Amino acid sequence: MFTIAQAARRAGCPASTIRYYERVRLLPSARRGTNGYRYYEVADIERLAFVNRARQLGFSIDAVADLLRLADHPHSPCDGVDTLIATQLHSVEKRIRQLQTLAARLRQLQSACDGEHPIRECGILAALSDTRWNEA
Amino acid sequence: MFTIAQAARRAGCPASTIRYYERVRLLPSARRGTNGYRYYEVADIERLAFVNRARQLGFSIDAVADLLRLADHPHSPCDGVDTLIATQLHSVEKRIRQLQTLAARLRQLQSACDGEHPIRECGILAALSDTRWNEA
DNA sequence: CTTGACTTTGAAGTTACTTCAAGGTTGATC
DNA sequence: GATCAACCTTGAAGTAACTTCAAAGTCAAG
Ligand SMILES: [Zn+2]
Ligand SMILES: [Zn+2]
Ligand SMILES: [Zn+2]
Ligand SMILES: [Zn+2]
Repeated sequence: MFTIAQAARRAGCPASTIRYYERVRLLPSARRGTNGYRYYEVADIERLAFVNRARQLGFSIDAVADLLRLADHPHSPCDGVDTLIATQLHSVEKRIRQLQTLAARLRQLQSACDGEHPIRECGILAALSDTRWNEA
Repeated sequence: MFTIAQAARRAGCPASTIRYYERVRLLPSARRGTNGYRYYEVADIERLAFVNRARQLGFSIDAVADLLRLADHPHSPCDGVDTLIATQLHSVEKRIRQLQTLAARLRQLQSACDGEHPIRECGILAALSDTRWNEA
């Protein structure tokens, strides 16, 4: 049995996060000692680590809950899992494309200034102040 | 003079956002009519549009406030502007790299499943449940 | 038995808004 | 003049996923 700090160290997240996951029902309520402390065993910590890995992949709390439910039904077909992964991958790819557009615009702005003049003549601020900027 | 909805339409953001920007002091308090309504003129709307363009580039509210302050000092050198742009570009690029790592991992997970078996044998959940997964 | 490191709780802070409720104003129509 | 839709006002609460805080209880070592 491990205290919350020990579980946190093993799972690789702060103790506050574990309490949070319990509060929002992503994880079941932990067993308690007579002192009121939460105690975890290995299986609990593995489940927590699963959650952390999924979160690191960018899944929302709700999506992680879905993954956990699926993992708890070993006899169902795995389409649901595959769909969740595919959906997440698509949303990550979409976000990447958005950010690449952003980066391109920022680089374009950067090229509007050589850094050697007062703000009044700065091409960056001029571009940002330009109504037609959106159309770029 | 324009009402808040007219200003919003011209600047390209909801009226609620304008009120919000005023509340957090990103924009100065608007002039008020005797009815209590906010009224805007062209210069106000241009400033608002500037803010919206900067926000679309991913700048935080604080960074936009910095940009506005810089734009209000036309005689200062423009280093500050250039630095803000560069910083923002770097953080966008960093985020893109993080998301690309994420996407690669998700694709790797996807390749662990052909979609034709029960969850118990799903390579995706097996990978997510694997303690050594982090090391990949 | 004191000290320091741990634990508990509920509440508030974070970011950038959006949504809501309850009520006042405006302008057009009947 | 009444009515109606479409505006406007405010403060508060909701969103996502935590983190931080304060106040207080617990534990293990020396
Ligand atoms: Zn320049
Ligand atoms: Zn410049
Ligand atoms: Zn498969
Ligand atoms: Zn599968």
